[in-house]
Amino acid sequence: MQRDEIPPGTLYLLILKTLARYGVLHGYEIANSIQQSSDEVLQVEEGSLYPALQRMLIKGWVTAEWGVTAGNRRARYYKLTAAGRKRLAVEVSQFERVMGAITRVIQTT
Amino acid sequence: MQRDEIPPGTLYLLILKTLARYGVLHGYEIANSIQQSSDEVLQVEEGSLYPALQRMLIKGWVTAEWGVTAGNRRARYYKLTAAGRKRLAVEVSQFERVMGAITRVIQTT
DNA sequence: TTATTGCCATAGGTAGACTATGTCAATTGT
DNA sequence: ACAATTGACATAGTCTACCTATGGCAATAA
Repeated sequence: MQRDEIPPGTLYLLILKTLARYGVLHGYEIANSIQQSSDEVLQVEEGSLYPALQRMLIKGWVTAEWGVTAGNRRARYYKLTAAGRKRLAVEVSQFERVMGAITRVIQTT
Repeated sequence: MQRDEIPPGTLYLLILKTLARYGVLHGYEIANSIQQSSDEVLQVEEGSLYPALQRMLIKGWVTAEWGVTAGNRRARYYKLTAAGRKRLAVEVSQFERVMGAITRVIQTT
């Protein structure tokens, strides 16, 4: 099954939502989770994910802490901040608004 | 009512669909039509529209012809090619596939 | 006659996702 | 014991494509 690119602008939304759902995850888990919950359609490349997480740290949407995984490897664990939770709400409503609009355009006969 | 940016990658889809619907339009009409049929949510900036139309000409999705509007002004009229029609089908199915995937991710509790 | 609207166009900025590459440690395979 | 694989993070550089800002020019309106 072929996988698609993440539409620019939606990666924050996907990451924020995933963290809201699971609480605390490291980067690798975030990527896998998005891939799974999208039924393998969305593939988050590492070269997209880690820069995005850095930007989100700077924006104050998440905090990070180094830890150790179940498999005994070091990993950076991310958690939503209050600002991140707020941002998620904004991203969701924007997504719905815009996607609804596009759908209206392409569904009209 | 606030308007939103066009999500990168969807402008071609919107233009192609609009041309498929109305046949022959000039740029200004395309922009206005998208704005209207999206209930004023999507605003296509001229600085986005005309470069996009140029790219679509190069890709062979549309042809252009100079003419005169009802208001007696010169305008460039665009029409879909067969390749453009094919491309529209691709864009629509990609859009549905990816948007469905994102919706699955953000709707899961 | 000046302002506004219709219509096209381009230059330059910017965001953000991609590919390619690298590191380093733990596990698995031989 | 050593090699290969996997897990996990990171960055540099490229590219697409949308934006803002700007400009021109002709037709109509004030």
